[in-house]
Amino acid sequence: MPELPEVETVCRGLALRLEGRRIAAAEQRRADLRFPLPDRFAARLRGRRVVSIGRRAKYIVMRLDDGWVLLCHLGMSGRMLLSDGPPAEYEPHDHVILTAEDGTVLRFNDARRFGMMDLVREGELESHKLIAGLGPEPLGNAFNGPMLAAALAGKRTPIKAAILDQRVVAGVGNIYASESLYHAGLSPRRLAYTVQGERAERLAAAIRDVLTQAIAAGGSSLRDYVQTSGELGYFQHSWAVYEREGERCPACAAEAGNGGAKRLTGHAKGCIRRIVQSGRSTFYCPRRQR
DNA sequence: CTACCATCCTGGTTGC
DNA sequence: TGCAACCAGGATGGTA
Repeated sequence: MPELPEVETVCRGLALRLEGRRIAAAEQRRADLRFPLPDRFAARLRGRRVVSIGRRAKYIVMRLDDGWVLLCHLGMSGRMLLSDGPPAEYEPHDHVILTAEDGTVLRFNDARRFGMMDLVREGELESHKLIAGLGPEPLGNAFNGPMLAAALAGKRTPIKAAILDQRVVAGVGNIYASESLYHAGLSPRRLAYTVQGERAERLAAAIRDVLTQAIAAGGSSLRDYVQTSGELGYFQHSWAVYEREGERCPACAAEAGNGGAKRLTGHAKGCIRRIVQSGRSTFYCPRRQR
């Protein structure tokens, strides 16, 4: 579930409560998530101070004071939940629990266990198997139209699939892929190599804008995503096309008038279509996206 | 290279 | 109401 904006929101929540704090206790409640947890995982976390908490793509990067990094991915259903003290009881799928020196408790809860955690030497983070192949950060200074165009050149795959590819751009997932393509006016079916020049500029800008606005809204809550505080994000109310099959997209709604209401009466059908690409839902407006 | 499929796992929703 | 099928924000690995 969590894409870049959700992971960024989680990181900010974690940083607020854990940066600079020592981990007084660590508990591991099962041997593996997506992958086996490292040897002596809990013991190696205990007593460490959290130097900083940041993000690379959809990975949470927690730097520790002994030169190691706790690398985490939330997968589809992972949550990081903070509380002032120990919860009355653990919930199902609470897999890793860290207690800070001030009593703050962090629980990593992941029903589907597509998430992962690993300990990596700080100097080896960039060459880590899961990190090495990642494309540029879409909110970084270097990300722009020409860079995106270069990554898409020669790719004979639909643009939707291309921007889900973490080697092309890091952090875009299924929701923000549909949203970005809508705002760029590009059909998700268009072959990636045709997105060059002005089109690549529009797409790079759309990706950046959509992600930035989603972060400002605390991310999107679809089913189970919550911030570290337990609050929901609210960017789902700003989706233009995602999960809006049959409704009118904002541009078509504005053209239709009536105050731009997206609600349709009777049997009127909106413009937004749902298609399946690479086994995953894509939403788009065929009128506005070419 | 590319497209497509299955896979990891659980839980919520849908449809009969 | 009950139950089974289907679907889900990710990522990888195999096949053709």
